[in-house]
Amino acid sequence: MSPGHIHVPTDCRTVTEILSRVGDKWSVQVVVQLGEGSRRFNELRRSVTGISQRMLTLTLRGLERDGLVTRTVYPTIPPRVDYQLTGLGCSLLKTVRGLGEWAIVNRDEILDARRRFDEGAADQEVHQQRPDAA
Amino acid sequence: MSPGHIHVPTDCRTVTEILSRVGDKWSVQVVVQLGEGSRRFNELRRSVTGISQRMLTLTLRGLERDGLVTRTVYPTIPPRVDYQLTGLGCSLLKTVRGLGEWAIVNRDEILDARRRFDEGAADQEVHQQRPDAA
DNA sequence: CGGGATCCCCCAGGATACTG
DNA sequence: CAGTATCCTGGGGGATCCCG
Repeated sequence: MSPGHIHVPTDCRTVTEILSRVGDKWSVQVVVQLGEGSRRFNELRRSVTGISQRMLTLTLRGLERDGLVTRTVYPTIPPRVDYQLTGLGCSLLKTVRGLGEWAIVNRDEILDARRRFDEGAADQEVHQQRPDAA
Repeated sequence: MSPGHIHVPTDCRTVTEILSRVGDKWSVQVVVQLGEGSRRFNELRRSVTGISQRMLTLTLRGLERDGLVTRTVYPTIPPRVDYQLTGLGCSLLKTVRGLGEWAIVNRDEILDARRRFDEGAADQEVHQQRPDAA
């Protein structure tokens, strides 16, 4: 490891890539679910509200590809497939939790800022709309 | 604040929303740049490689809306607009840095896992392709 | 049950041109 | 310089059907 800052552009691209995985619509939610323990496909489907089976498959494949979850197939009838976080996956979960806590803590402040901003934007529109019912 | 776990579904949606902001293609990069100090529009445009002026505008508006950056207009000619992180923005930056460090630390492990996974997938394809030149 | 294959829609986001 | 407005395309992602 080189000391000091880590400003190499190569790392930046990698970091951005990882971040996009975190920001993707489903990955984090799946990881959180798996944080509670090993889960089957349809168990995940039910607990991650709103996900389609297609996206669940793709999400799991992506996580498996990056070594964040393992996929275990039991060749029974009916088939059974278990997904489980790897050590890497667990460590990611821990890190992401930091972000989650930040979000919860600052939730209200963000919502307030948002409301103020939107009210200001509404004021601007008065000059464009007919200020009838004002 | 209720003690213990914070598993309320309402919070989940908020957290997901924040996460998507973090995972979005440009927000984090802009925030990182602003972490070095106040910047003008075109300064940002140059330092955030690949961003279009349209997306920079949209990204900055979003960040401003959430109270993460401030926008200061100097009505000079030519106009000058400075963007700067708020306290909220700084705290987000700090939290995101945790994720960035995770990404750097685990970069190689992920890349390795990815390579192994892709090789395995390539093996499967042999059964579907004509093993001619094999 | 746990997916793969297909179709299709929507919109994030790039390119370009214009304005104050 | 710092945007706004418009057009246009790629692919993210839902719905549906099928298969071992």
